[in-house]
Amino acid sequence: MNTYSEENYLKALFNLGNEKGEVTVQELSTQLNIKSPSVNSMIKKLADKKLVHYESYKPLRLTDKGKKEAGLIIRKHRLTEMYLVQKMEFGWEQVHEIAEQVEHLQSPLFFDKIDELLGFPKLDPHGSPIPDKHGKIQWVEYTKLSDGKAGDTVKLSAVTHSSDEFLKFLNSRGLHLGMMVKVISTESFDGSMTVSYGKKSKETLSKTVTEKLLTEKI
Amino acid sequence: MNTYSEENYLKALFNLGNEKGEVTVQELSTQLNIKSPSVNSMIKKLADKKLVHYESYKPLRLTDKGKKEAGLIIRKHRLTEMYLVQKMEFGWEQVHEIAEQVEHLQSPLFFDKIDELLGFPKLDPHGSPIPDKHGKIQWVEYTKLSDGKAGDTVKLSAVTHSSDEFLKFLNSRGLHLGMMVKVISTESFDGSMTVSYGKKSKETLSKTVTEKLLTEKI
DNA sequence: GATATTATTTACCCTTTCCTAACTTTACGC
DNA sequence: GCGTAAAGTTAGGAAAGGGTAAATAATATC
Repeated sequence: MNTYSEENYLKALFNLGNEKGEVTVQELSTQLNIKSPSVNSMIKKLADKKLVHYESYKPLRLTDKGKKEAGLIIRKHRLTEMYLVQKMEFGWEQVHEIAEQVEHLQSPLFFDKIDELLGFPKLDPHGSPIPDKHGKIQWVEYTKLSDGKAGDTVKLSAVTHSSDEFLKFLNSRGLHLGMMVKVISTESFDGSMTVSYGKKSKETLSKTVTEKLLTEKI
Repeated sequence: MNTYSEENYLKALFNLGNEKGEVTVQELSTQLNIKSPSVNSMIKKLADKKLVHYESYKPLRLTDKGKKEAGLIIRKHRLTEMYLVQKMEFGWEQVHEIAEQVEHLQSPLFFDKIDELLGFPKLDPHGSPIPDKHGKIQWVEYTKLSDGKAGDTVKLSAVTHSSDEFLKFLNSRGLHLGMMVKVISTESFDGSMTVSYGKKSKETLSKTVTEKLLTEKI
């Protein structure tokens, strides 16, 4: 059994991991808001528990065991978010904070029941895949909206950030998952994009926004 | 804001408090499974925070502030239990353990929503009153079944223990809240009681059981 | 009322998880 | 390939919340 704090490190390692799954001490430090010497010593503890591959001055990587345990925490997080949105009338911008706490509850019974009541969902309210009971994630191939070309029509399928602020912005623009979005044009100097969707025939989105929106071809 | 551990002390002080609200260090120690010197030092910390009245070698008592904060934790606990039973198909014997963890979540939004979805319930699944938003409890006058006399017919309204074991025992005997129970006779030498209820015309319950069952006159 | 027992308190000590300050590696620019 | 900046590490310390052993106060017994 891992502590509350250990669970947060595992989750951050999982979320920050690039293609190689490599994470630096500094990145972890920033993400967790914990100074690097503290991160360093916790990492050694996780390495003792065989959750992290650790070599001095090298980037960090989760072991298979670490990936599994991280996946199970993220599973609890995403199931919770889905439950809050689907069964408790919360908005997708409200659920991250609550799930951040609920994910640490120790009760397989509780999360199994949520899973069942939701009908064993595969995606959370932000379009992120929910890891299975073994902590395994079924990756979905998404393309950033910012990579779209003028004339493309794509389905908005996921967002890469769950901050209250960003999601409220999307709400205010009437953007939600599942929606078809057509790229009208892109500005080369700042990367901003003009698109149409729903009832909006013309809306301009900054690159900061479009690179956080994930789409699928149809 | 109180820590997880402080919250457990407050809750225990509240639950153990007798008519006078007095609790000994020893009782707290037993209840929390923490040795008395540790309890003693935590109590001093709670006294510094004006949550507990403390005088050397005297019984402990919550201050008004302490009672309020304890009440708010118990409110979260009982609302959670009610939600788990009413909305998530859990049995009343399964919910205590989960609520024990959920009660520590910091999210007024979350508990307000539960309260609303349940229609602002006054009692939890074990018949205990749910404190209001100010932590105030509306005490209900109950009589122990063990105090009933032969011939009495009473309504089973609450239980004083929420242990899995005890509640499973009640389930196995077909006893549940709201049921009418008629006292047929009592044995003076061991206090056991023969009663009838539901489809059972005759069932004998030990005093250990009957003194944990709370009833109302009708 | 003296003594024995029990409850409470004091005086340490330990572990976890964070911190700052200072030192060591590594990586990069030229 | 040398110097420096950035990243990582070590050393030492603090606060929180547990623990034991021993001292002291309160209570119970005779």
